[in-house]
Amino acid sequence: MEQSMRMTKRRSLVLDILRDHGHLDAYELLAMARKKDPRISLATVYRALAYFRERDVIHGRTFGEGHSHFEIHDAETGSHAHFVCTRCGKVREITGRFIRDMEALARREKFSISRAHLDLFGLCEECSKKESRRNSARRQG
Amino acid sequence: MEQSMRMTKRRSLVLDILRDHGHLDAYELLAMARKKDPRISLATVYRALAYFRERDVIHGRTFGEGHSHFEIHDAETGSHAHFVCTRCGKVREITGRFIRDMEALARREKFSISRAHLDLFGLCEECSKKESRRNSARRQG
DNA sequence: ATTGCAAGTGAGAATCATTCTCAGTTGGTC
DNA sequence: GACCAACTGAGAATGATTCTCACTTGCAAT
Repeated sequence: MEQSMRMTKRRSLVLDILRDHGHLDAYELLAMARKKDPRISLATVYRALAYFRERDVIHGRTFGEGHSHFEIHDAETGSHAHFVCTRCGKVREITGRFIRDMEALARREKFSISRAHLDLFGLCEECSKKESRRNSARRQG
Repeated sequence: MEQSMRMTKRRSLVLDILRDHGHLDAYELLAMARKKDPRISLATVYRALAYFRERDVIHGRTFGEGHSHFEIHDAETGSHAHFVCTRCGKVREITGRFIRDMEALARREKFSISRAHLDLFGLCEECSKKESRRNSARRQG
C-alpha cells in the first residue's frame, strides 16, 4: 500500500513525527513539524492526516476534549487501546491479546471486525494516589 | 444523585428519549424532542446533555463522523461497548463481562478505571454479506 | 534544460458541531 | 403577588476541521 502513496516532503514529515510520538493532535503536530519546516501550514497538516487516514495508515481518536488525536495504525491487529487519565490527561497506549479476544467475541455476534478501539478512562497511578489523599481530607465537605 | 438534580420538563424529555433510544446525536434528539414539545431549542438540548453529562447520568461518544452520540450511562459497570458498521453506519450496543475482564487488566496496569469505552468497527452481518458478493465480482477491477 | 500538467501547498474563508450571551420566562418561596 | 435564581429560545461566537483559490512543485515527454 505504502508504495502507491505519493510521499511528498511535508507528508513524510507529518508521518515521521507520528511514528516517533503518536496520539498527537493537529496543533501539536503542526508545532513539531514547524521545527523542521517552518513554512508548513495547518491546512497541509490536516490534508496529510486526511490523506493517510483514507489509506488506513493512521487513524484519529477523540478522548472527549472536542478534538482529534492521530496515530499510526497498528498493522498487526488494526486495533488500538488507551488509558486516558481523566485528571492529568495523560494518554498511554496499551497492547495485549485481549483485543483479539474481543474481536473473537465480536465475530460470534456476526460482526466482521476491521478495527477495535478501546478507551479506558480513569486515574493513572500518580493521580490515583493524589486522589486518595484528597478523599481522606474531604470528609468534612 | 438523581434526586439532587433539577428536573425540568425539557430535561426529563431529553432524558426519556435517551432512555428509550440511546446513542442519538444532538439533532436526532432535537427532532424527537420536538415531536413532544415543538418549541424546544437546540441550545436547550445541548444544555440538558451537558447538565446530565456533568452529573454522570449520560455520556457522549464519537464514532469518527465529527459529532457526538449520547446515551445513558450504564450504572452497573460505567462502561459501554458498540459495534459500528462502517458501511451502513448502524450502531449496536453490546454488553458482556469482557468489559469487566478488561477493567481487571487495566487494574493490573495500575490504572483505576472509572469507565471503559469499546468500539468495534467493521461490517454488520447484512453489509458483510453484500461485501463478499461484491468482492467476488470485483476480481477483474 | 524547457514545457506542460497534475498534484501539492499557504493563507484565509467557509462549515459544522457545540457553547455562549442576552433578554425574556418560569417556579418556588416568602 | 413580588422576588430571585434557574431555565429557555434565538442567534452570535467559538474552535476544530475542510474548502477555495492562486501560486508552486515534481515529474514526463521533449
